[in-house]
Amino acid sequence: MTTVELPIRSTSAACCVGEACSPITREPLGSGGATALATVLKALADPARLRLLSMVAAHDGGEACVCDLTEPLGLSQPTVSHHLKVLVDAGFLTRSRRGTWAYYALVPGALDAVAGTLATV
Amino acid sequence: MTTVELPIRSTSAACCVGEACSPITREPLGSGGATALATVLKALADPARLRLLSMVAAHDGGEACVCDLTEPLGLSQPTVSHHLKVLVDAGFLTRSRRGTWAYYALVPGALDAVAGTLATV
DNA sequence: TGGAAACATAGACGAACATCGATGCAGGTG
DNA sequence: CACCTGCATCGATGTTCGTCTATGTTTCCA
Repeated sequence: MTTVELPIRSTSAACCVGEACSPITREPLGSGGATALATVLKALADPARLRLLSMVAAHDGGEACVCDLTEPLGLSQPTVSHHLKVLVDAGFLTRSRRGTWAYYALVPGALDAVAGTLATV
Repeated sequence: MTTVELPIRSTSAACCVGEACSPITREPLGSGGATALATVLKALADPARLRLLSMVAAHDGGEACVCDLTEPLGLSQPTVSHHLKVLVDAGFLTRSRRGTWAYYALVPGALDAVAGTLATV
């Protein structure tokens, strides 16, 4: 049994990276679309995860390993790994293992897709 | 004792309606800014509240009362009132009482301000 | 081959949350 | 005044979430 935290990839969320999604104020939001969008937003609605995204984006080469993020965030290593997994499952980060280290990088356009569903203009 | 759910107004969130906020991928997100933005996003990260925003926006005149929202949402009246209060406290909705009814309307630019903090372009 | 380092996973625990029924409150109406 | 309607608040409850410690897994190096 594997407790999937944010099964976004499988449920095909309301926001598809790479294509513009209609804002929620333009057309009525159905039950399924609301749940999918809420799941994506829930992955962002945490101070630690927001800072992780910002820190990864600001790091050299646009990627960072767990050891770079643990200390400045002030959280334990397992907790940081947990948050990174949530962000990966939600489609905001990619994970690439090189040697002993795991490097995380932003998924291009993922944040913009979410922003597009919220913007009214 | 009053259990304040989302004391955004008092804490002066990261997103100020009406002015553009720098995206989290542009400059490092501090601890305070991350908490403030997370609180705003937490108010959005719920299927019922997303549908409420969409339904209010789609309603005649851009406003709707609780009685218009309860049945199509499939939730009890207290629950709908609770979600509307969360959205008002977060700065996404305004509440205006006319007679027996309470009318809710979108705050112009509130969703766009949040979208601006997420967009990378 | 053994050990150390980096990271992931498991289990536990307290806090926060979504929802409900019951109740209180204000505003219109007979 | 009494009553009804629309809405907010209260208290309770089951669930989800964030965090930790402890442990497992993988990779590299002596």
